[in-house]
Amino acid sequence: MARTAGSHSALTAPRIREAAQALFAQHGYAAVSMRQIAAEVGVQVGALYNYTSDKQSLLFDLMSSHLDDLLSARAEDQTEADPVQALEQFTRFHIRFHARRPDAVFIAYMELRNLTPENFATIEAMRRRYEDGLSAILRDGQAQGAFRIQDARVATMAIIAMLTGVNTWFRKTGRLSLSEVEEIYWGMIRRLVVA
Amino acid sequence: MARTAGSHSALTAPRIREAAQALFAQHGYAAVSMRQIAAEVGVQVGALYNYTSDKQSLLFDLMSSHLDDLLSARAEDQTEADPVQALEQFTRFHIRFHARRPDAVFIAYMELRNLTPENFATIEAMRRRYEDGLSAILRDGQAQGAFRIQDARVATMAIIAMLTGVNTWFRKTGRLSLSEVEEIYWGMIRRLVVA
DNA sequence: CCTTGATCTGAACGACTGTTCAGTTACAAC
DNA sequence: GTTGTAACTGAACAGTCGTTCAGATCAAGG
Repeated sequence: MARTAGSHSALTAPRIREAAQALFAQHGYAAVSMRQIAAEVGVQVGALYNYTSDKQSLLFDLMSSHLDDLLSARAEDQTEADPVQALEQFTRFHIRFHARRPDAVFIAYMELRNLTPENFATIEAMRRRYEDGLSAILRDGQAQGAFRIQDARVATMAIIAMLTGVNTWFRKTGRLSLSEVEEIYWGMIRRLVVA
Repeated sequence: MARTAGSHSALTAPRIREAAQALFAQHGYAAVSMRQIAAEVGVQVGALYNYTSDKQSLLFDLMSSHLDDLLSARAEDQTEADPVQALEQFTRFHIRFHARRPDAVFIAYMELRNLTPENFATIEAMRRRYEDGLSAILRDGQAQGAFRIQDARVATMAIIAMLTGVNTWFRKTGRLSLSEVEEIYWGMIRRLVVA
């Protein structure tokens, strides 16, 4: 046996990414073997190495492309200049974006310690850029007197933790729809910071 | 060689727990081998099995005793009946308790997926009991008109996520002391729910 | 139709995994 | 001082790990 019928890199490459993402999210990077990923794709282990140099790159690529998506999607989404409206836009964006890709989000938060130091630094910088976007809104509103915030950096961490926490309990089939969740969280965050 | 000088189960048992806790927190359960734990304790692998039936039990014991500590410490701490004061007490308790044992907290949140289904159910029930304590305070305050909350269950998740998030950024050597952090968070949570 | 390159298999590499256990030594009680 | 047992070593077990690569097969272009 060798090359199989219908095989094509344009098909196999995304299937490997999807399999790795699903398995990493479910069992954790360290607990998933290359052979499990290959089996999920329907291929032998060796074939994976036509698409990734090693297991670590597979993880890093998943995380960095997730954060790329996050940063560019947010750059495109953010249109409001008024701090209050900008904060509402951020809140709704964050909830919607993260609810749509739970596996990628989960990996980006859980597998940081399995990155090599260089890869970790890269990912951490991207995450920091995203957080800084929220900090900027909060400081803006603070300067304009629209927000009443004791400590902008702490408020940033609190709001992000609160919003990202949605992914731990939200289920599409649950009691609340995603837009109801959006409403409730925007209500809470407004009370938290708006003067 | 066999039994080593000065060896005693009362000494070795806690050293194994501490080594496992530190290593699991740093590298993750799946990425840590029994041989690494043994090396940290200064013992051969086989000796570990005088203290634990298997690796899974080691993880489960760490997690369940952490949650036992959490539940009993909180039961002892909670004295206030007034909803606003009870919520303040909860806020300060949560921050203090979690800041003191970052490794145990980290493991309890990150390694849930590495538990067997039975062990997972046990741990999840304990965590749920803790959350229910906060929910009870919120519903109490809602019933008495002291709190203005749109959805008590969502508010519970939001507050817990916000508070537990402190562990991801707080450092003893950082800009803020723990009691300053307590103050800031209680300020935010008060605004979030108090009518 | 043939050739070239893309794609995958099958097998192998050495290293590491969790777990068991017979044998050895130190300690505690008498 | 002897004895019983608590505590540990050292070696072994059968698997699994990530990674490499020669060789086989398919797809596509001339």
